[in-house]
Amino acid sequence: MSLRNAVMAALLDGESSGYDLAKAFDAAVANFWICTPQQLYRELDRMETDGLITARTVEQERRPNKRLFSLTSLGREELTRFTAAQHKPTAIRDELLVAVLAADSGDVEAVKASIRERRQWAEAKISRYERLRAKLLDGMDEEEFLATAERVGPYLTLLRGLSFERDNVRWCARSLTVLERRGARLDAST
Amino acid sequence: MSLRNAVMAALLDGESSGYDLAKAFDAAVANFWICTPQQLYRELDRMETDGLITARTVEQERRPNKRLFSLTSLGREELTRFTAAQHKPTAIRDELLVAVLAADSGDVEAVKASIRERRQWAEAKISRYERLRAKLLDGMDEEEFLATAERVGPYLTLLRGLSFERDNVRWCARSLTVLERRGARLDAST
DNA sequence: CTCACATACTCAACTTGTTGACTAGGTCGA
DNA sequence: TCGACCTAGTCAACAAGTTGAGTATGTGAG
Repeated sequence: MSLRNAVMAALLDGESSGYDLAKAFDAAVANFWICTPQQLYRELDRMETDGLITARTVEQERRPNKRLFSLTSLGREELTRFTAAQHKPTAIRDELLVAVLAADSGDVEAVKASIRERRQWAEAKISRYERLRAKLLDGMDEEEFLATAERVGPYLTLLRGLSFERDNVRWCARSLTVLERRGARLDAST
Repeated sequence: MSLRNAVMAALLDGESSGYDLAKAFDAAVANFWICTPQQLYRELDRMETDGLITARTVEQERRPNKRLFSLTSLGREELTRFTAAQHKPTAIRDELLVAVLAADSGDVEAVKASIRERRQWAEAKISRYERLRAKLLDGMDEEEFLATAERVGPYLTLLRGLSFERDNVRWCARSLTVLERRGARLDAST
């Protein structure tokens, strides 16, 4: 029920097509809400019939037509209601951690490879987030930005994503060290 | 498809009833895989028909009978195959972050209250994790434990949970500061 | 000139996850 | 002895998320 709210929050930045929303989700919101394009399109349809958003079709010459969605006042109300509601604690589902939990009686080398891959992925995310941050700050330092910006929400959620990925990198490094030392010890004892 | 694997990983510790698994999930695995008891029971049934686990019924005098599940060799194989497979990057879904994203045009006071609540929740998780950690270490220091323990997987995933929640607490504190300063500024300017 | 990739979606089938209620006894404290 | 909570589940209905394919056009690189 909360993809709706994520979409509405994303539409606070102004009207957007489903396609652009999907990209925006991938860039900035993916850190705390992921979804496939299919989910988005389906949800946008429902939200339109529920009156939370309106669409206007823009005809384009050399591209398929697109529908630009924007928040209605009902949508804004709903979103405000949502911000005032209680929020369930995070739901994480991380296959890599399941694999690490079972690593001791599984394929340790493969798990180590997965951890290395994850670390690289996290590093790539960090640089994307840093670029986004620089763009938000637009030359200002953090203090100045926080004092003058219209919205601080996007910045705060970005910070969360950044520190999550940094934490990921640290944990990957630590786990690799542990698993490697362990491998060396087990080799020595045979 | 991966709740199965989480269940199998949990069964590496020995046979367990659905009820106990639900509790174990809540305590140690919830950090990277959450599910409701209903999901567990349904999945356990399926896993049994698929031959990944076997059940034996234990009759109890003063309590309802229970079924103890344990891994079959097919289950072990499956689990090893899983550890060797590729793992999709994390899927997080956090309503609180959606609310923070929309906070600027929503009910800021309520969002602040939610952040405070989340911080408390995270702190409670941290102490539970610390207790679990002390229990795993069993008087040893970390080096000694990592050198002698049969399994390090559970310890590594626990570390991830711990640092995730510590990061949460830090982010909550930072966000509250930002939102409070902002509130003060806005009040002053009206 | 072809191939990959971007725009901008739609449809269908399927698997997972969530919610709420129900059964049925036992223990423990006020 | 009443109510609250623990053990140990089951059932049904629904909501949400995933996967894979299909449509149709345009741009840019090699």
